[in-house]
Amino acid sequence: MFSKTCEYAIRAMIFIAQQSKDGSRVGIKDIAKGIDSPEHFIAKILQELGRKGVVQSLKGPTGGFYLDNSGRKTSLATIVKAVDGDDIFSGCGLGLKQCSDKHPCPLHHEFINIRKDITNMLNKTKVGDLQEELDKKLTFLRRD
Amino acid sequence: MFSKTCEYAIRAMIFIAQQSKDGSRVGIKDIAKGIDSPEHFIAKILQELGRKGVVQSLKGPTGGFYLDNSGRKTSLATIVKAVDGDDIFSGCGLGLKQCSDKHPCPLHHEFINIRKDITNMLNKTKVGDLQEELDKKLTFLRRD
DNA sequence: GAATTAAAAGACTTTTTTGTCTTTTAATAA
DNA sequence: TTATTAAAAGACAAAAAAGTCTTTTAATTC
Repeated sequence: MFSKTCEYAIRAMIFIAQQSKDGSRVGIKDIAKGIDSPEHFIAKILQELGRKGVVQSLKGPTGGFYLDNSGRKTSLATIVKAVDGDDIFSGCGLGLKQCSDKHPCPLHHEFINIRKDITNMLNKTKVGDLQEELDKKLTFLRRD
Repeated sequence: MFSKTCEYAIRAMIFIAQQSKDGSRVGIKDIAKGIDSPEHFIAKILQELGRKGVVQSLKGPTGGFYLDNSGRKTSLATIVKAVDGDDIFSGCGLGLKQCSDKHPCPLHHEFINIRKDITNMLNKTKVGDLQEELDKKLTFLRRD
């Protein structure tokens, strides 16, 4: 469904939301440990998200990654688009370039509702909401 | 959603259903042309599907790939499982190994209905049905 | 302002996926 | 039974995705 890169990105965003809700910042090492990902790899991903304004960061001592209140309202759709592009929102399920409502591939109609549901879900789900459930221990980002 | 390999596989299965409905067989070259795919690549994919009994084939002159009536009832789920495994049916949306109803990832609940819809759709959609729509020119496998 | 800390940048490697080519095997037709 | 046809098998190559490492830049603290 998502690329590995995108999975890490979503997990990292939720973790950062959680760790920075008191106004502090999280370092890349803690993020990597917290979401069980390769340190340098998630660093690269977050740099890209930073460039696109999806996550905030600050260098130097007491520096790290963080999300402000508006960042906590970021939808999953925003993250997925930034990382994987919008294939999942609009690409053809059978990989045809010419696929459209007027010139549909054999799976076009079967996909319409699924695609709509995925899009709705990604748009309405916000990083902050997921972080709150995590805080209540209703969901988990890793084993423990 | 699907791997490129799986996209080609589905397209090829529909094309084979169409071309072999009169009891004849289609050669790999015609398949490659008919679905706009690399010839040797789709050959390899169909060999694997042949090994798994998802498609029938015969060597020699008048040989080629074909589907009998029961093959025409093959669901997309069967093809997808044979090619991509069952990640799409049961894997965690965030790539967590430990994800389950009892120990859900942050997206687990959000994914349940989507996954169910995808599974239903893949189970109920049969190659033969898609081929019939194609015959009626209601859908397309390529440009023309 | 010098030392320290932590992210940014970017080169590099490994693995997986996708795609290509050649040889072998099996069926049919003459 | 020999020639021909077409799939099966498998080695190989290219491209993309995933992951690693080193150097540079920008903050903070002393």
